[in-house]
Amino acid sequence: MPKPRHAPGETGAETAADQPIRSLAQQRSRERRDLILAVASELIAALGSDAMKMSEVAQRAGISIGSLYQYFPDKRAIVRALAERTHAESRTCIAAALHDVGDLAGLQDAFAGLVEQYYALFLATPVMRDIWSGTQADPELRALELKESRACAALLGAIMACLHPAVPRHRIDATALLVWQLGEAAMRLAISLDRSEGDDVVEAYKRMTRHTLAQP
Amino acid sequence: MPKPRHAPGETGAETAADQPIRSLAQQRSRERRDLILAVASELIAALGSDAMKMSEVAQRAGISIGSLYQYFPDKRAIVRALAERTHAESRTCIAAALHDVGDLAGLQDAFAGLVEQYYALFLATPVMRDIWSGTQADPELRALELKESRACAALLGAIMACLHPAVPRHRIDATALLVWQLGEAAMRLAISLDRSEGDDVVEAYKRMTRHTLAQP
DNA sequence: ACATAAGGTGAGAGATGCTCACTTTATAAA
DNA sequence: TTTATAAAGTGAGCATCTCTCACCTTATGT
Repeated sequence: MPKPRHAPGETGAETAADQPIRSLAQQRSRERRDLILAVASELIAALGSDAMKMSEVAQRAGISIGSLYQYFPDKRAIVRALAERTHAESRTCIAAALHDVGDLAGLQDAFAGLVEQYYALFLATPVMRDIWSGTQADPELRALELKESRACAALLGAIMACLHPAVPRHRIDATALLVWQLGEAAMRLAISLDRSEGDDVVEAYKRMTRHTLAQP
Repeated sequence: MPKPRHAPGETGAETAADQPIRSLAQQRSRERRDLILAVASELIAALGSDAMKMSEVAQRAGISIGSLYQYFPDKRAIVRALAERTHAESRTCIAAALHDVGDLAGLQDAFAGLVEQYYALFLATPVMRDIWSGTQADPELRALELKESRACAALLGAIMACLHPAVPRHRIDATALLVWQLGEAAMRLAISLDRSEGDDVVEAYKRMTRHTLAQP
């Protein structure tokens, strides 16, 4: 990818302005934003985010390139926006699943259920393969994913801390964060294999976390 | 990155010819290949593989761009070559560490030692951050990493199968593969955090695998 | 009606991977 | 030594992609 050109007056520092130039005051403007994201999502699912061309996004959305850049400051911002949207949806499910967990067995089962759910989601929506891959060269996307993992790990850590009061908190937190990040890696591995092997891997991950939740 | 242009006569199919055009028959030719890799390694360590410019590699190696492309068919091939070299070195250490493992405790300790070793390596040589990230958009690099993981998992699986004869083999294999892939993910996470938190994460991973190796 | 702001446009600048027609250097046979 | 052949090297320039900017069009409020 050709290096993004910085605006003339700007220094080299990343200003990270995810905000669109457009104020989205008018109705059509908001509809277009959603249309752009939908189109981008399709293209990423089909080709991967690297092969997604801004010109094609614009064309398929029926707008000019110039207009596209009014909604998103650069290409990576689109990927980030999709990631944020996906994360927001996920976090709702996660919070719901972990909400009324009483004991260790309940936590283990809730977590196993979440893993199942995610696996199904990964298999169904290939966009995720790109968004979730945590692999992008974009540091801001990495930061976003880490932040998201931390948020989820905090939920998990709070529960684990109650169940294992004797274990030092920093150990709990590290474990919770690790479990979360490894979950994404496990999903990525699973979907890159054929179905039966992928299923085995998911089962293995569920066993692995079951142990870890019991003895962090 | 601008899409690689396919040679005129070629169809869209990836021919995956990693072989250089140069036959490397002459002495200097082999030296140059190593020089190119060394320079590329430095640049990747400093900037990341995405920001590594072929023109800069050529310049720093003191050769022309055309010449560079005689040694490596495209940019990704350089990254792949570095990955292969790194993997080859790693595998030797791994095989050595797992070679004379007698019982479960021995395996657990050997594995923990390997994790330590890798963590140190990751901290010391940032090239790995890019090579190992498993995140590249390049499908061939992914395939390479998976193949490598499978090779290591096979070593681990053989030992685990002896220690746990009652557990079905496909379950052992899935677990071994998972443990390996998650190790890379754990390393990546650890080095992206500050040192003390990274250390905690590595400890957490060691505990996690200790359980899993005992009960796959 | 008019003014102002919001929204839209597309040619083209900038950047970068990669090619190709051609030159230079090494190796070996005559 | 001369000559032939293969190996290695060169760099201007093409193709392609992201992103900008000067200008145009449409909506909203008074």
